[in-house]
Amino acid sequence: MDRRQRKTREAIFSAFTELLSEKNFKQITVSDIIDRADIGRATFYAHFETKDFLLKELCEELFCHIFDSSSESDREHRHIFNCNAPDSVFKHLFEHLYKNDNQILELLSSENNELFLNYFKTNLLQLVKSQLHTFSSQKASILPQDFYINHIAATFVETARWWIENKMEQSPQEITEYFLAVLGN
Amino acid sequence: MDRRQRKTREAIFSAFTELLSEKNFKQITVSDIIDRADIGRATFYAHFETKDFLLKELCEELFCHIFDSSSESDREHRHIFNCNAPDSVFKHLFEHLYKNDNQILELLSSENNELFLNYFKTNLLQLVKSQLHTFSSQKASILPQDFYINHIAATFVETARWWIENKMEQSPQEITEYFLAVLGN
DNA sequence: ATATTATCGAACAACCAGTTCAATTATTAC
DNA sequence: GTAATAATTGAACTGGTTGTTCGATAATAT
Repeated sequence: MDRRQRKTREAIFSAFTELLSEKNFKQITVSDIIDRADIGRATFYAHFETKDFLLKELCEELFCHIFDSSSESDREHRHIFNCNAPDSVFKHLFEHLYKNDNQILELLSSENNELFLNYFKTNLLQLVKSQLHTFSSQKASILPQDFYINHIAATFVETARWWIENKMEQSPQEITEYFLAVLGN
Repeated sequence: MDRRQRKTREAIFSAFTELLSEKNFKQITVSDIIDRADIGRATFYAHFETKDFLLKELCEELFCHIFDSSSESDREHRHIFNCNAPDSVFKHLFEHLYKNDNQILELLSSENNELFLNYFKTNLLQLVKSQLHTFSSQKASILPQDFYINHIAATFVETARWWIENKMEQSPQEITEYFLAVLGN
């Protein structure tokens, strides 16, 4: 990829995440972004169809980083995601949030976009499926699996949201325990 | 209230709920609403500051109907909300959804607005607080009460959402059982 | 060095929100 | 019934936002 393209793309993402820490997605205009990124209007639209697509691609980059368990390079990451320890995967996710790698927290806050939460939950659903065996299975036998999986993913998202809104006073370890406790583990 | 005002207000609400069954909140414009309601532009703005306020007031009317347990006239309603049977209140809510009194279902669907879900959850939080004694209390002792209450309300919303998105194949009775099952009751 | 490709910037059309106002119509009060 | 009051109308208008276009300019690749 052309170096100019890379720089522009980077400038847009960076301006966008900066803006996300100041106002919520709905309030951010394309003009805000191009002013902050210091690029031409046409350039923005050469990169992203709309503001929603920008968010979509940002989400994809974030989740690719966090969820891609089959990542070649990152051995530690792969290890955590493939091992069978009951709580490690979810604790690992909470730790990612705790570090707030890429302003991901702002996106999870209550005013922000449906789209992000959908991405989050979709990715989580995959993960939960693969981790289903680590949850107590007596419930699973009564309930539709689909429902149960959805419940676990939704509970994770809500737990994260509550944690963030309460200033993250708990450690990742503690919040993981809360998460597993309400799921009956 | 002036009969004209009542008629206008009714026409707006009715046009709005109609439109909500066709597209989602974001896609509906004020022009859509006034065309459908067949009223003047200025009239709309004489009634509602913005489209968001319209949604807000619609939500208030809906929740007032569903959640107001101290309703004077509706004895049956009050009875259900004040009694101590473990599952009746939530089953009653699911039944309300099932009947889809006021196109409430469209608002709960995944594309729709944050605002509605916030209203839903806020109202639920009150209810859950008052019903807390009906849930097994062993969890409550370990977890922050605030967290546990939030979890129950969020689980209700997610259960309802899942139910709706799966075409409501279960009866209100069944879905109530699912709801109580994942909460460990 | 040349061809390609990205960026710029400014102007543009289309759409939408929300306001204003004078004219008209319905309601209420007397 | 009549006068005062209040709601509705419609059209025009401002201001802001989105997304597009295009010729000129600059950076990159071969």
